[in-house]
Amino acid sequence: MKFDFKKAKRAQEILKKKLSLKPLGKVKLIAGCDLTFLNPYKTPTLGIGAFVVLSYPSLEVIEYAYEILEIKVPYIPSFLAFREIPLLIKTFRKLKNKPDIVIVDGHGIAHPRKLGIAAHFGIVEKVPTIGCAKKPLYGNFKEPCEKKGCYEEIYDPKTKEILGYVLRTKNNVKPIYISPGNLITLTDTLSFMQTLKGKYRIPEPTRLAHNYLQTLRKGYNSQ
DNA sequence: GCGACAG
DNA sequence: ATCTTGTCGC
Repeated sequence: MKFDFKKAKRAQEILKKKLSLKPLGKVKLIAGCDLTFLNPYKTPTLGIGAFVVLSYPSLEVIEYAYEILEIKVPYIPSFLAFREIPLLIKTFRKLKNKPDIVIVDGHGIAHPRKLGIAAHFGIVEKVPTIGCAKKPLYGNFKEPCEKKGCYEEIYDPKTKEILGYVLRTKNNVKPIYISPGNLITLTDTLSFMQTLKGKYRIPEPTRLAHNYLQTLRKGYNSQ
């Protein structure tokens, strides 16, 4: 089945109208999520998604959840949400502890139509989100200095507005790209990410969700 | 037309 | 994203 670019683009433009970049409230629970395939060889379309809920700011694990779903939509840059969101939502709705904010793999408003997967997910689930990507997708920026904590703004090449930040989370290691998803301001996005005391490049909630998936996948493939 | 292009 | 161990460098 082919991907309908026109419909997808239209859906993004309609959803974008519901985007709300307002100040973030108090956060007690934070969640990270991730998604991969169960077995790329045997069942190349079976995706597995995971969420990890942590206390904030202590970052102790409160809950793990996972779900499995058939994924048929291909990966197309700037349309990632259509591929990954059904599984993310299915998994998110299993959570007993609803987080006050979710960190999503991918961009928020740092996207050609200001509706990256983090913004898309935040609108659909009515939850504050931050997009955290490992690679740039859209926008201009300068390379931040090599020290942990250094950052630079990501600018929209057309409107010149700030869309997010390139943040160095570890000395001499590639930076990450963060931008507001929904129900959070641009500056809250930066300050919140700066409060996540992390030892690694990837923020702890995302890293734990990723590790959890690897464990689940090995379990399924070895029995 | 060409290159770039989250996961 | 995924196939994959050790290895080089800070």
